[in-house]
Amino acid sequence: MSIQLPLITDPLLQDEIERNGKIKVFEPGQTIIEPGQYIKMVPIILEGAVKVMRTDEEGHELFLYYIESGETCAVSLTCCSTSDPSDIKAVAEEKTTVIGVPVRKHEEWTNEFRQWKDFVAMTYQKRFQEMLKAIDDIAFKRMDERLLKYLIVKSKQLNTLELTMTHQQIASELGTSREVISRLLKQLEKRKLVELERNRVYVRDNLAGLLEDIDR
Amino acid sequence: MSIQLPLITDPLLQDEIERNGKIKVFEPGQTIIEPGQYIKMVPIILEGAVKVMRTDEEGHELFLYYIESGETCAVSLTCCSTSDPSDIKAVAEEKTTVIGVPVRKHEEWTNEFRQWKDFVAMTYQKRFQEMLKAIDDIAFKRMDERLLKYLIVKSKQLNTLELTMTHQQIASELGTSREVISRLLKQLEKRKLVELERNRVYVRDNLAGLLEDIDR
DNA sequence: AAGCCAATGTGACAAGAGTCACAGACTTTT
DNA sequence: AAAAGTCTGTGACTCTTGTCACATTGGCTT
Repeated sequence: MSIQLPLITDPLLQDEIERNGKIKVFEPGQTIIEPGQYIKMVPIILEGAVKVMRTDEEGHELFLYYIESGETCAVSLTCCSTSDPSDIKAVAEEKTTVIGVPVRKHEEWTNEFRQWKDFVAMTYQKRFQEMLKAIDDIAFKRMDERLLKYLIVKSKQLNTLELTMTHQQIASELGTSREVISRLLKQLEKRKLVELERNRVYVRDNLAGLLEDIDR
Repeated sequence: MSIQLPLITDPLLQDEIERNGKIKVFEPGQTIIEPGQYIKMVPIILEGAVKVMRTDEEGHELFLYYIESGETCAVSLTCCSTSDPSDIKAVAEEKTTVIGVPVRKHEEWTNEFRQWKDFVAMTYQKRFQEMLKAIDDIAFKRMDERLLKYLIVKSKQLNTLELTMTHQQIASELGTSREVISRLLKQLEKRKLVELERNRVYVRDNLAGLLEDIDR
């Protein structure tokens, strides 16, 4: 099996990754990294998507961003180099195939392969910007806006208008309580932007089109 | 004049930085970078401190973190590589001396000097963690806690218990309104943690000692 | 000293979000 | 079919924060 990463075309580097990486498959919902764990591998997502969240001491969670296929995780890059434990939690959002690269190789390749260096730089850049976006949302937006955006992003992410999840799950990811989400979803339903069923939020297509406005 | 950076001891690299960098001095309060500006230089702080803030479209500000002497700015590192405009605002907090290094040199050194590469990695790592801390504060803490922490961090930062600033300035940095800060400061005064005067907040020493608890 | 302006203090109110309690509705288990 | 468990809907209340209005204070200018 050959590795296909849009940003890595150098056959030598591809070969290196294939020979040194360990492939792992995670089922939807499976936790990949938890806060406090040490990271020994730099994971590159081959297929699927990973949800990255911040958690606080009291168990509150907060969705930060997705890592999609072809991307890697900035936190692991930084944690590795200093061998600090992880600050974040990562959960497979879909069935996800990951290739884990030993830290040592990452350091080697940074010296040897221009493309690897660019890949790493790109990753930092992208994650930084997503963190900034997350901060904007949390600091400056109200929960209804955040919920709306969350639903749209998630439905794009999973490429479906049918989101199978409970209000409680949504609430956790947005760092609020179930009742708040129930109420806000009900409002969205009244505005004909979603349809609600048990364990399911159906994103109506007039909402799905709004992404551009919201994502800026 | 010779450059003193704790993380850069390689004399060859020091020499390179000295020969290729341009030194600039910023007065306290002077804006170094504003959102939308393009960054052509990687700034390394030689002396002083720089305050990094996020801003939204409506002019709200939000303090993210300080860059202190010996450090560089992760945003500029990422912005440079992609020549995107800045997402953030940076203001000199004290009188600050900066040496600006051309982007091209940064790329060169990444290949040539192990120490430069480590320096850059360190920077990313540190900024990432500060962003996460900022997110924690915004998402999970109330304004009174944030204010307390802000005062302590600022007083450590400037190495003084006398903070010369108005309530409005504090409010801006915490992304709230002047009245809220006035009220909360008054509460802190009642709790004997600060003393208030026009244009001045005096951080009492029983408060200053709290940093460890708060910063985790 | 009078006037002015920026900074601060404060009460009153509104909006958003979090919490509690509890009622239904739907599923799964027994 | 009954019971148990999960999920959702909702009213009532509280807390925090934001906003408006206005009074007061301190310091500077003229």
